[in-house]
Order: sequence, then C-alpha cells, then structure tokens
Amino acid sequence: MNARTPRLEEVASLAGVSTATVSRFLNNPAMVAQQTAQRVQTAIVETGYLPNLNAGALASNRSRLIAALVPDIAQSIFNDTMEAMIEQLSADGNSVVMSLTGPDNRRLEAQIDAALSRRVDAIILTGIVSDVETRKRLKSQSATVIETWGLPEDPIDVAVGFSHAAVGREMARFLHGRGYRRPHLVVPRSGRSQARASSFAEHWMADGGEQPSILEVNIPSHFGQGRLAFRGLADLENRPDVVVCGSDWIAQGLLVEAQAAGVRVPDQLAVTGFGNLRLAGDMRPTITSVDIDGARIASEVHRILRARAAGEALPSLLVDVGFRIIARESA
Amino acid sequence: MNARTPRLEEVASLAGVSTATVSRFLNNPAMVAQQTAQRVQTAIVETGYLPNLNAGALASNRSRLIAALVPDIAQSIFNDTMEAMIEQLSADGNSVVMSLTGPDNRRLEAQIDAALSRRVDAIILTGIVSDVETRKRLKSQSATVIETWGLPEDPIDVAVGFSHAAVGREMARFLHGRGYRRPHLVVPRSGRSQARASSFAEHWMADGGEQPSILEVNIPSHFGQGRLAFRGLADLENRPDVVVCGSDWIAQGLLVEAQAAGVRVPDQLAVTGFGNLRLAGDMRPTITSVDIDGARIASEVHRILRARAAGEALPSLLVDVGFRIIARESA
DNA sequence: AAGAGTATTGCAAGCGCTTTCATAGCCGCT
DNA sequence: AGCGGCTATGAAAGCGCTTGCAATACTCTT
Repeated sequence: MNARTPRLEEVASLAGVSTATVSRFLNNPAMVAQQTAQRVQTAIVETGYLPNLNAGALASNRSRLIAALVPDIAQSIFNDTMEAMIEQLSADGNSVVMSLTGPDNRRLEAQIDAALSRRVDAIILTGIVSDVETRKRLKSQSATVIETWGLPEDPIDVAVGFSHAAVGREMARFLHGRGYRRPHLVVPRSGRSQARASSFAEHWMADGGEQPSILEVNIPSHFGQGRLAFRGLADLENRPDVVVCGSDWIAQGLLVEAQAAGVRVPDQLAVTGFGNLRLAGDMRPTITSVDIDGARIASEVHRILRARAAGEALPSLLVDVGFRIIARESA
Repeated sequence: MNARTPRLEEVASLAGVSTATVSRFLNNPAMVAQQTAQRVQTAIVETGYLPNLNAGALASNRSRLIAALVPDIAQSIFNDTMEAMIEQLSADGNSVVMSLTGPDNRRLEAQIDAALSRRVDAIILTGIVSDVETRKRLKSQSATVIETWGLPEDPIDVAVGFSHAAVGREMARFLHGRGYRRPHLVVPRSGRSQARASSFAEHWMADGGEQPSILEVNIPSHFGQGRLAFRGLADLENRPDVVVCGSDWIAQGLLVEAQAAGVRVPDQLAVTGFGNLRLAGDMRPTITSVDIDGARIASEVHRILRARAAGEALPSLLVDVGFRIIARESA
C-alpha cells in the first residue's frame, strides 16, 4: 500500500519542469528562476520528496560523505573535537561515517579501503600515526585527507592542529616559572604524547633543570592509570614536586589517589593534565590543563572541505590552531 | 598521470569474465565456480580494484549504511555501546554514520531526513524519546528502526535494551536490603532517568520506605553536577544516607565533593551511579553502579540487521538484554 | 539415449540522479 | 530589423553497479 518513495521525476512532472531543473533547484537554487523555484518547492513538499543521495553521489562523483577515523570514542580525548566536527559538517549536507581504529592501527588499512569504497569526499585522521606505507597510499589517492590534532612535518595532504612540541616547551616553561623543580612525566604510549614529553624534557633541561623521570602508560589512557601512577611515585629516587600527565583522566586519577593518601595538592604535589576536558574544571582541586579548541579545529576542517569542494586552492596546507595552558588550582 | 580508479569492467575483462560474475564474486562468492573465483580474485588484486559502494547501493537498493542517532558523544553514557556498535557493524561491510541530536531533539527531524536521503538500511536510536509525530513518521517508512537502551511499550519497529523500571525496582530492593533508609535521587532530566527514578520511588515506598527526595539536573549529566548535588544535600530536611545518582559521572563528582568535605563514603553517606563506566571501578572508593552490556546490545542489533538483510522474520521485536547491579565500595 | 535437474555464466535493463550541450526567449544596441 | 549576450530550461547520456532472465554445459535418472 505504501507508494514507492518519490523520485525526482515525480516532482518534476508535478511542477511541470524537467528533472534537470529540479536537480538544479536542489543543488544550486540560484540557477533557477524565482517562479519556477516556487513551483518546484511546492511539488517537493507535496510529494514528500527526499533525494537519493546515493544516486546523486554516483552521478556527481561527490558523495558528501566524510570518513572520520579515530582510535576510540569510549574514553577519547578527541571526543569534543569529533562532536564539533560532526555537528559542523552535518550542517550542510554532509554525513560523517565513523571508524574506530583502536589502540593499534591494525584495522586501519581495511578502514581506509572502506572509506574509499564509499568514495568519501574526505578522510579525517585524528591522533593517528600512520605508518609510512599507509601514508604513501593515502597520498596517492584523490580524496582530501585531513590530519588533525598534530602538525606533521610531512603532511599527507592537509593538517589542522597544533604543535605537540610547542605544548611540551610551554609546559616546561610554565612549570619552571612557577618554581617547580622535579617534574615527573606520565606519558601514554602514543607518538603525540611522546612528542610532548620529549620536547618538555628538552626545554626543561635547557633551562637548567634535571632530566625528568618518566612513566609510560598504555593507551587509551584512563582514570585508573592515574591511580597507579601515583602509587609508582613512591618508588622514585627523589620525589617529584609536579606530575605532568598525558591526559586529564590520568591527572584526575592521580589526584583522587593523592587525596586518599592524604597528600595535599598542589602544596605537596602538583599535577597537570592535558585536553582540558570538562572534568578538569569540575574536579576538586581544579586541574591545570592544556586546552585544545576542538570547535576551532572542526571549523577549519569545514572551511577546508568547502574550499576543496568549490575547487579553490588552499592558502595553506598546515593550519595551526594553537593551544592554551589553563592554569588552575592543581599546579 | 593517475589512471582513473578501476571499475568492475576492468576487473572483468582482465579476468575474462563478465561484470556480472565479478559482482557475484564480490557479493556472494558461493555463486561462482572455484576456478573463476581464483581468476577474479587475481584480477582484483592486480587492478587494485575497490568497489564503488554508492553505485552498488543504487543498484541493489541496499546501502550498507547505518545511521546512529545519539544525543552526544562528548560526555555520553552511550559511548561504550556506540563503540561496540561501530566495531561490530563495520566488521562486515557496513558503515555507521553518526548524527548528534543534542540534549533537545530540535535537529532530529532534519537528521532523520538526512539518514533517509542516504537510504540507510537502518536507523539506530539511542536514548532518544522521540515525540509522537516523529515516531509516527519513522513507523511509516521502510528502513529498519532500532531503538536501544530502553524498551518502549510501543516500539517503532525493533528495540534492544533493558527495562528502566526494572532498574529502579532492583536498585530500591538492593539498597533497602543493605539497610539504607533515606535515599535521595539525583535525576537527569531525561525520560529514561525519570522512569528509573519513579520506579525506584514506587518500589521503595511499597517496601515501607518514605518518599525519597529528588533533585533534577540538566542533561548531559557530568561531574560538576555531582558536586553541586552534594552541596544541595545540606538543604535537605533530613539528611539522606544514600544518594542514587542518574549517572556515574554525577556519582563521581558527588564522591569527590564529599571527600573534600570530610564526609566518609559509604559510612556517612553512600552513593550509587549508573552506567558502570570505567571510572566507576577506578574511582576511590569504587562506585556501586548498574552495568549495561553495550557489546551485547551491539551484537543483538547486529544480529537483527543481518536477519533483516536476509529477509528473515524476527522472532521478537523486543530484546531485553538486562542489566546488573555491580556492588562496590560506595554503597 | 533422452529427459530432468543443477551449477555457472552472460546479456542487458535498470537504479535515480547530475551535467554537458543545445535551444529558446529576452534584452539592449546599433 | 538584426545581432550579441544573457538567463532559464530541456534532452539525453552517462555514473558503476546489481540482478532477472536466458543460455549453456554438465551430471544424474530412468
């Protein structure tokens, strides 16, 4: 009893125009005359027409599909960015298909295949250290590839993010300036985190500090690791006065454990996080963290995609959105 | 210099068969003879062929695209479920497109339009109380609609979840059994949470308890609300002995604030959460919570979609995956 | 040995759009 | 009146697959 979903043709004949005109009205309203547009609009409403984007994608070779590859979403520091990305990209007719690459990138190749099979307009990579082969492969195909949250030296195509090295440097200066002397770094095993950590160490020592102690933790990082990290402090030769955590979760866990142990933060032990998640400001004491503006990243990505879609050249392939150290109570 | 991406035809001619055969090999390998399959496989590798799924979707009227509508991902209690969903559904050729409906469902209609325009095979709704009109609309169209995390009395199509009322009931019994007498409920303003709360109250009183006090909080719920909730306890006439929180985040925030105030948990004040997020087990004290098996929900959804794709009838439109109260230190 | 049944394959007609190219109408100028 | 330059539209050729139907080649049965 359900009539088939209406096609462009039904709309066209109801409006007394050709399918070409309806298609133009839909994709480029400026091309059709006011009067015609009116009639077409009415016909669309009347028929309850919903375009078939798969057909459109096939014909136009533009899918309006964006693939977002991200390690995970359960405990991800990228979630704010992803959320902004989905919202902004969806706003003008794109759809975001999510792929989870997991802590290792084992499934990455397959996921890229899947994305390319959908003929996505763009692939957005977040927090992913693609290996050389994968990078080469991505370079040699035609969809736009946007790396976010890092600014690689040799981007695959376009990149929107910040310099992890700069974060490490600024954090070192910040803590040095506050008078801390013995930092301990809790570093998730991801290339990005490690880049921050080594930059931190480098600048810390350049400013006359001693080599910071380091604890590596697995990814994805989480609350529990902070607790373990705190306990590990006892084994250190000289007790640190500040723990620089690779994520706010770790910082939070460390804080909780410190409090349970009766250690006063920041007096006896200071703590910093990374990511400036909501909890950083909510935690007690509030957590000093590094804020990355996810919405800004998303809007830059959006801008880039629009430019690409319009066939415009991009002024720059590397967009630095910066970061801010948010000083709070914990350090 | 880049040759166009190969089409089915290139593969076919290289393998010395028709495009139909290659297509069959791809979609239903059992239909082609061993020898032929071998040749086709070789040709595929040789050409580096990647199917164009948009074309396939158009021709077969099956997109292998699944729309997942969820309120948010930044602070979502559904993330574990979503993650499992994406992983499982992606595993056999589907792609999941994410849509964020936000705390209100203002954009919901547009998002449904977008999904239908993609001719998705299914729409997965999570934690969304669609209004009557929307439900009616979803009912009257042909894609599979799966509601998750709740078991509506009148499902749109299929539902996979648990009974919020049962959670409220069991939690009431659990706490009653543990000897608590004055529960206080912190309830996010979402239909689901409220269903749990009213069921809790109902059964609590049926067991002879007094009407629990209630604090409503906005969604999405987060850490900070727990802290506020704790402070609000001071205004209550008789101090509760247990706070039943609508999410683990709230419970965590409450715990942190309680500890800062020197209140011992659970001796002076017990706390329960909901969702059994990772932090519930990591927090100190560990948080008593309600576990929902997201992976199970995902696999049921997956099963349902496979059945639908195969044209099989479903044994049941309502799948109850249950829940478990995880007793920990906080209550 | 003929007929029936089964396993493989090819032909070709779409799936529902977009877009190139051509046409028609109209305006202002010379 | 004739012409160039617009603007608005239509005709129709695909986009790259899937799949119903038909054909072919075998394998069994009787």
